[in-house]
Amino acid sequence: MLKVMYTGDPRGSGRSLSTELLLHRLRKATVLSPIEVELVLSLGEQPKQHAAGTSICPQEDGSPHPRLVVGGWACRPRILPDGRRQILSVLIPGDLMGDRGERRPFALNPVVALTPVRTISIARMVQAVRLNPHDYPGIARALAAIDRTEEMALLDHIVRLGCQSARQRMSHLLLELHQRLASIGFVHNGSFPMPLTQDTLAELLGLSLVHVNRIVSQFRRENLVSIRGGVVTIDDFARLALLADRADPTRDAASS
Amino acid sequence: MLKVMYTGDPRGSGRSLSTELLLHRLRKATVLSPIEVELVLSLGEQPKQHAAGTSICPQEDGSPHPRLVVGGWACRPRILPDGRRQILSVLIPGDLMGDRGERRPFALNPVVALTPVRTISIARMVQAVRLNPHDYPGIARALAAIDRTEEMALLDHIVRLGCQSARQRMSHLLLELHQRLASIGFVHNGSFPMPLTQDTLAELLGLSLVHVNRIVSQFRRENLVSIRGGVVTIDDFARLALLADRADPTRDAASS
DNA sequence: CGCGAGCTTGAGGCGATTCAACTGTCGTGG
DNA sequence: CCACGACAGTTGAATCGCCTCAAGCTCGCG
Repeated sequence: MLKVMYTGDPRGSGRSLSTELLLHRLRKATVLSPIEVELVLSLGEQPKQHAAGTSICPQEDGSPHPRLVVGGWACRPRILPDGRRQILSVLIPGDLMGDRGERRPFALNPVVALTPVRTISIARMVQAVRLNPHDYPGIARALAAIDRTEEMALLDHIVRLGCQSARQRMSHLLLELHQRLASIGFVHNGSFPMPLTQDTLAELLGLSLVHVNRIVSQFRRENLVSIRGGVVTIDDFARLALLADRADPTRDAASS
Repeated sequence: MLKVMYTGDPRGSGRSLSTELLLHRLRKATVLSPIEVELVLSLGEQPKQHAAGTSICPQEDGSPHPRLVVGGWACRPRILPDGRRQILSVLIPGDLMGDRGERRPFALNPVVALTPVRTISIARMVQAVRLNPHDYPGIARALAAIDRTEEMALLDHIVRLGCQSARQRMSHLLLELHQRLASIGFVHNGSFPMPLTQDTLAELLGLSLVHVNRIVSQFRRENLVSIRGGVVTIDDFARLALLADRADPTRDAASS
């Protein structure tokens, strides 16, 4: 029986769930050779724990070592001089952070745990791939693909913030999370965990806490989506998708 | 293979202004060896003309060849199903577009000319650097640095759209443009060209045309910035910078 | 001359914000 | 056992930033 761990579960020995998760994520993009699989499994590191609210990617000086999130949620915040925060992206299990050789500012952006988070270092894997690219072409391709996926999410984020209404932003975000969580097996018939406070959602969507709350209650009242106790249940996927990228009639097909 | 005849070249033939601009841009980041300089100068291509409003990066199928903007302004638009546009970034002379080997979605995003634009292909240079990285380490580094700069601008854009007021967005953008244009020598005591319509500014900043107009007139009235006839003149740099990243009191230090 | 593209301005309305209070649920300690 | 504070969520009221609609203006250009 496959136990799904959301946040807790500090066990994981030998060929841990951590490396399985990494394998799974890499294989989304491409096929790995036996040598490559072996490299991944040899990582067998003990996950490191990070308390909620703490910084995971602190060493601003040198290039922070690349890490993989194996449990819990995190984000890349940007703090403005006046104290407000804009969250650039959220990280869920299977996501990467830190330098993978190109010193990209986004990858280097500080990462902060939103829940208790467990990570493992993938520095050894990245290093091996960098030194002998020819031995690990699959991993190299997979890492590049993950980079591309992250970048696409960034661009989507710009569109959300730039020209969507609050309802659209929320639905758009929920659909993105639905898809990302589905790809790591966290969605069970329309439900998935989302341990984000409404405050965090507000910082993510560029809205006020109060207004996020109103949107969420609206969605619940309309039997679109129910968010309750850190779990999202999508009640009407079709209508949500419709709302996410069409103009927002604010309430369509309901009246008339 | 087929070289176009140089018959139409009005003045500066041979080592054109185009390659000078590219050299200048690359040297911002690092030092180039004589061999590298030679490679850049050997590009000596005839710039290609693109009419305003046309797509510069059309071939969606294969990887579009990398090109350098040598004149005019362009942008990377994102069109929503309902017809609205969000502009992800603007390109000014010295900026790159198209695939530089990593197939990044941002670089691959379609580019549309906002004014008449001239570009040259840098495919040969990129190809050469890719095949013999060891011969051209400086160019490789410079290209990576340009990538990073672009990405930082993207992140800034998210912050602008996510949690800044209209006045802040405008001032933030103007300062970014000021800096970028200064680095290619287009700023002369506080003035620089900005051939963007207020409509385009609106799509860029996630605002309505009307409101952009009001902000612009406000700035003019307050002797902050004057935008007139495609030329921006920053009248009070300090106050503009203050406005750009502090909280917006809408009018501070004026009363009391 | 008339046309269109870009800019300007007014009026009215809605979406989102802010301020503020109140609820419910935890975990802690008296 | 209940009191307590901390925290997340909920709700109301008033306000404002920004949007939409709608004119009118000013150019440059065929």
